[in-house]
Amino acid sequence: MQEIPKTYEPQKYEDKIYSLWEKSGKFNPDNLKLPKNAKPYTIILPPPNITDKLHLGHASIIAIEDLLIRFHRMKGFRALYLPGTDHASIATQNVVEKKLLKDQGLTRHDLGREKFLEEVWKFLRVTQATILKQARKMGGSFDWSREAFTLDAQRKKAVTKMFLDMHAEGLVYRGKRIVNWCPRCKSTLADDEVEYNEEIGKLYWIRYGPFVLATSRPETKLGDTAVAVYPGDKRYAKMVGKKYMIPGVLGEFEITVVADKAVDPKFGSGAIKVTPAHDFTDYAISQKHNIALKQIIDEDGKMMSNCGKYAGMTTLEARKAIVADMEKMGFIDHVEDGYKHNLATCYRCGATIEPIPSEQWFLAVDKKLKRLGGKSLKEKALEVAKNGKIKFYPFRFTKRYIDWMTNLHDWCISRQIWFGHEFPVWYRDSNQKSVSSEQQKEIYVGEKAPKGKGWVRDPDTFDTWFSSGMWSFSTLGWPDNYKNNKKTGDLAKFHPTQVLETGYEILTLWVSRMIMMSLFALGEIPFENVYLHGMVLDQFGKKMSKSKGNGIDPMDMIEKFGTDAVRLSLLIGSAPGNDMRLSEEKIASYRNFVTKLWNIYRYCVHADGKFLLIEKISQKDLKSLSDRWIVSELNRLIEAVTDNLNEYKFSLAGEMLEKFIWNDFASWYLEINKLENNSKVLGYVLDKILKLSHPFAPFITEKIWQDMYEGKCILMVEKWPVADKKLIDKKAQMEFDSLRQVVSKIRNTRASYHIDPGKTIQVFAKKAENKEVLEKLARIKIDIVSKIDTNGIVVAGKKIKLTLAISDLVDIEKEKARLGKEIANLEGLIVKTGALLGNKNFVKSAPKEIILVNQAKLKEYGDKLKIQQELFENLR
RNA sequence: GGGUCUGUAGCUCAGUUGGUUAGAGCGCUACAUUGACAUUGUAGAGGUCUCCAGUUCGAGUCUGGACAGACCCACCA
Repeated sequence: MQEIPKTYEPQKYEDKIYSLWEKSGKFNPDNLKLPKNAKPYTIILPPPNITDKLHLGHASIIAIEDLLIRFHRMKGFRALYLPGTDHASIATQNVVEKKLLKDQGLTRHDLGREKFLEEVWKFLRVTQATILKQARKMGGSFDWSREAFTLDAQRKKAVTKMFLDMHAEGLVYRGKRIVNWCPRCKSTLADDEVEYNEEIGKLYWIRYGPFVLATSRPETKLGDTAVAVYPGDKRYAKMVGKKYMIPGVLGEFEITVVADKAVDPKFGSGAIKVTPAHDFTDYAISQKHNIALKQIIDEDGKMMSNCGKYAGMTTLEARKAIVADMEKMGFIDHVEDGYKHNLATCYRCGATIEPIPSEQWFLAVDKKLKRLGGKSLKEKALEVAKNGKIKFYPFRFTKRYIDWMTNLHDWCISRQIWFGHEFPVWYRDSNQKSVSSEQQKEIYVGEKAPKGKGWVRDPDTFDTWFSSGMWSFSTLGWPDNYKNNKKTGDLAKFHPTQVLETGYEILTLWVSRMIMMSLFALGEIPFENVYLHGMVLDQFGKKMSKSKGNGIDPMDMIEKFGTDAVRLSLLIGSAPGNDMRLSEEKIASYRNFVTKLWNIYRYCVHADGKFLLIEKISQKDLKSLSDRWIVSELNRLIEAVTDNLNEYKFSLAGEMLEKFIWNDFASWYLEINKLENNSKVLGYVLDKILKLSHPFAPFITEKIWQDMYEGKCILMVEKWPVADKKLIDKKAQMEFDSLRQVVSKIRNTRASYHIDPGKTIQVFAKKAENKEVLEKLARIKIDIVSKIDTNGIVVAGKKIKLTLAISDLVDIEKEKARLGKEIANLEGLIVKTGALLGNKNFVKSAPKEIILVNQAKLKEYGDKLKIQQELFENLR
């Protein structure tokens, strides 16, 4: 037998073990030897953005998902864990743009579309390779043969087909409406890509014809076409429906007065100016009341040519100039300083959002479709959450999903970003697709450019969520694997997937879109369960970010402590859906646990040169109380861990494992085993521990397995243990526990009186409730753990009483005080429990079990009290 | 403005359908240490479970309210 090193060195083994798994081909479920009817278990990795390397959030995703995959693979499922990456169009474009500006002082426009995209691809090849390498480091059992990228050829096919199908159904349409426009990115943003930051500005009260009204954006007065008031507002009742000429800095203009509930009568003067082209509320009002729209701000965020002398100014410049002019012309009533309001900014670049009317592609979420049984995407997506076809963990996120979905508007899917999926759309004239252009000539929607001259492809690209929304099925070969409404190949085998596991922060952005897309394309849900984890925060509870410099790089931690320690620290000590704090200390403590496991193995092999792992054990092999106890404890653990994992309670399962391995097996059983030498039980327990721990800590468990079996089989594809109920022995557990308590008491006394550990203490027992217990106490020689001399044990009569021969070492007064406290405590408990049992209502309504427990308790307290009292008396 | 979550030991958090004297890790204190493990062991101290009211025989757990913190959604001109 080879000498086993004292500590487990993850850096030495992890890469080798990973390639062993990979080479075995078992990551690919097609290579698992399974019965034909084996159920599939699929998780598709939420694709990390190729903007950067992996962070702890990703590490957490992989730890959880790979745990589920390994658990189910061992349980005999056709487990598929499909890896991939996301092109993250706008995010990536911005990262590369920033880099370009920094390195070469160039903007993307300086470079031109083609050259710029080359830069993007150069960049993403590097980050993508890094990400995939890091996913391997995390130990993810990914089927690399199915790896996907949201912008590769197969996914391009899928996006194109999806758009064409949706177009054929009239689900996507081109429309001009107000959009969130980022003047810096020169692109639209989805509602949820807009971030609101509180800003303190000015509120201008302006004289506005017959009105005085308050606005924070006086420059938009140039685009006003109405004034709105709250319906029934007495101050303005007579004016509603009438038209007024309003004097302005560029002369008079006409407005209509309308009544609309969107107006807050308590704000300002209760009347608001309506600028339909540059405000969402105003746009909605104008639609309802049929009011004209006048655009005055262009896609550069500048005032348009219809703004007279203000044309060409940015909105901020125009505001200054217009306010100055208004001042001169006496339009300003007064200006309120320190006005708090929320400023809309771009979540990618931070520039101020300008709402402007723009021609874009939209996805109609309320349109009823034949293929959805006459329901709309929104209705269908709500239905599957409400009827529990898709289950959310924790449950509370169901409500958040439903609320969000209920309020969903048509989704703007086009972006004026260069990097992304192109639209299968052509226009006859390239100039026609300008945001400010009023008219379109010819549009052609199709896979390839139509014949004829002058057709130019739509320069826009898809919202990145459009392609990631298809992730659950585009990765499984849709549309090739979907003919005549029938799934074939991987799609038939693995869709719908079982679990989508992701951070709760993208529940709305991503999860909801995947649900709609899958319902549309396949008429089925994309996944059965949605498990949402919290964010990983630093030790102070702050969000980790590069700018703050408080981020922990998972790869540094793996280098330092090993992957298993990182995985364990991400899995244990957190609750689903709640944020968790992580510190280096926590990871270090799990490294210690891994070392513990290693040394358990080391002990087993050292203790018995012929040590073997054992699959099954029978009653005959259990030679002692401690054998029966640990085996019983273990089989209960198998049940509990399995149940908890089935319920997504990873933390609880992990904690139980840890406690069993460390506190029961290592601290107690191993010590006793040093005297009993039952290596069969060691082999049995270690076999189960390795299997149960494998999904949590795959590397060390596999390493030990490989060493034990000399490479003949792989733990990753071993069978998950099933509890053997015949081996659960409650009596043995109770007996052992009482022994543990005796030992603990002795240790306690020893420590309190500072008794030299080298000295042996004599233990006398006068009466024995159970003769056997004391005999066992002697037999398993617990003096190894507490150094007592059991020769002094005397068994007589019914009750146990242990007296330690330590009187010469004991501080009588101190001991009396301690016993007095204990006696008072017990007396209190007896009164309390007695009262409870004396309560008629309790006896009437409490379940029998609880009553029995309390009766037993009362008796136990009484017995204990007697012992303590006798001890107290003896001290005199 | 609407909503969700969190509040348990010095710190970080568990606590499954209400039912043992409320748990763990870290930290702290004391002691130990050559043979699986100093990445260790043993023991100890430390909690009016944020507060108030209610339901109940019984509340950390359920209900209502208050306070504090985090977040989400909507955005108000």
